[in-house]
Amino acid sequence: MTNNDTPSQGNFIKQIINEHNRTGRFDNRVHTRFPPEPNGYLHIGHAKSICLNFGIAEEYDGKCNLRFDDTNPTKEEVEYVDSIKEDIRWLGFDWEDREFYASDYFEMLYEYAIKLIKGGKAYVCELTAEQIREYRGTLTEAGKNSPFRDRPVDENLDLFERMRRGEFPDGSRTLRAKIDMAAPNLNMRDPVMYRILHAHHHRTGDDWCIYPTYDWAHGQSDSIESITHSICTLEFEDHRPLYDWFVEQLGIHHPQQIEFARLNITYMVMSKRKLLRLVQDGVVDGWDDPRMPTISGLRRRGYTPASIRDFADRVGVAKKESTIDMALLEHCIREDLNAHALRVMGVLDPLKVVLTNYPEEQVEEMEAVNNPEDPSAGTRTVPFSRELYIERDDFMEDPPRKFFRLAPGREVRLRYGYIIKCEDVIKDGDGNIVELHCTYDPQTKSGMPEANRKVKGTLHWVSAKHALDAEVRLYEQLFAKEDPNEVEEQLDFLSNLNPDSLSLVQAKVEPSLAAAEPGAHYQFERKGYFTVDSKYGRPGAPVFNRTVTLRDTWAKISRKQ
RNA sequence: UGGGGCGUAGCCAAGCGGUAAGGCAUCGGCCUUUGGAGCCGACAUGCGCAGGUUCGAAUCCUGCCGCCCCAGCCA
Repeated sequence: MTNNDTPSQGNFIKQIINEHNRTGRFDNRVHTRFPPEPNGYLHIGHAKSICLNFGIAEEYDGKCNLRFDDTNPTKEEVEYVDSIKEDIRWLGFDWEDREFYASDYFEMLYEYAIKLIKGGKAYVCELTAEQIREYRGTLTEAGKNSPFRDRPVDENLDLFERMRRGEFPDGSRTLRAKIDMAAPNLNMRDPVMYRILHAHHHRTGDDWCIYPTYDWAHGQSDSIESITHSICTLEFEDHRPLYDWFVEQLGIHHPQQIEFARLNITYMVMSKRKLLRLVQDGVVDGWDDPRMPTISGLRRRGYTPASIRDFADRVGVAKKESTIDMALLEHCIREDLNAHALRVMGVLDPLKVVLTNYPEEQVEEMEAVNNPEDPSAGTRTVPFSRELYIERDDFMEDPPRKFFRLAPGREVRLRYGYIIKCEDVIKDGDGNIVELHCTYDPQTKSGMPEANRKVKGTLHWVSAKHALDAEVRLYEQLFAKEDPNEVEEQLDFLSNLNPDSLSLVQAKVEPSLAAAEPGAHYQFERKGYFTVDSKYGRPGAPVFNRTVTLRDTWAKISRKQ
């Protein structure tokens, strides 16, 4: 995804791989994997991991597997595996025929477990969950051995087999690795390998009633797939000794686990538990709500795969816990859309303008450039007539300094149209401005010599009788606080929701937009980038989602004033 | 009071003993029929702190300090 540079420099993971290649540890092979648990939708943090794993494989001419980590049937669903596949593909990555499931290996894992039991390295424990916790000790005190720890091999074999057969109720027994109850690393204090769960699994159905834990399944799955570099997040650092212990005891292929810092972004929550909560509580309109940091939400919002990949490249890979400024993500999408989105005119908060000296029935087709960044995008035509709409905040009766837009007696240019002058402000009984009466200068039509006259500002507009009504959804960040997890006593992260994260407006947009297709990206000139929503709206009546505003230096100036 | 990690600008991040890359943000200026885009410039005598080694230290050593993770039969 990145470039063809020699992968000699770069982040610390590449440095580790380079060292392996130098010493020949994996015969110069690089094989990674992306291992999602199908218990929720993918979010942008996963995108970072996807770009990393698939990106590294590509860069080193290796492969990257997709493997669902489906060891907990109580939380996993096919809906999630489907969405995960769709999102990875959409991001632009391809796992070819390497779509695997940890559940594919249940039988092999079972055999491995028997091998450990026979070697005296695992035992069936009858302690309850609560007792196991008590026996584990604390951070500063050693644990104590389970009374079942020294059970004879034959008895363990028998009990384990009966666990599989379903003779015991949930939670009554576990298979545990026999390591060291006094280990300073709690993960090494006889970790549970299997628990009894009489639950229906989305792939294996009712074949199993014992399920492997993450620690037992993950490393062995990596090994079975001949993974070389098993990249995961920081919280698994403490698990690496256990990961290593299992493959060493088994004497099987030993991948290298490498941990990096997960992605955090200001004003966003990134935990699946919290995202699930937003969905379940109806705070948002599903996993793909355009305010969600999910891949599907970003897609609906108007983010492009290229912009997300670019973002993943720019945030870097390191072990320092960090929180990326949301502005970087916005920068990435603006940069992509600036180059590719077609320009169009749409008025979000319409104010009527009547050109009193413009012929009553006349309509002119004005030629407009589709994308000044890309001449090949061509031009289109936009109807112009006597009655127009302009943006309400493009007019001020009593303008402050540096306001370059329309005001009584002032001139302004209508993009691709004429220079107009404000002659009269029409108000209703309550003093609200309802209409502007302006005159146009016929010598200043776009393209004419007189049109080059200097005027302070250029406004976008739409012809009143030709305009298409369209619903536009204006989004802001879902949370009002930079760190949504920073909450007052007794409250949770939902107390930090931004009440203005969504506002609906009825806009007037240029008629060409009647043909806009779901997912299409546009720049509404001077306002921002908008994408046709894929869930709401109908053919001929599109609904637009605001992806991101344009950079707004006027907003900055007026804020300071 | 155990173990594992991490501290370079407002936010990320290079740097790997030879005198602090780059990006985002911010601030100036130029340009502009989008207050967009683009272009030019500014932005760490300083690398958590204190000592030490060295001709030379963000890089090596020692000691502190701060932050994160671990006591699920979640992943």
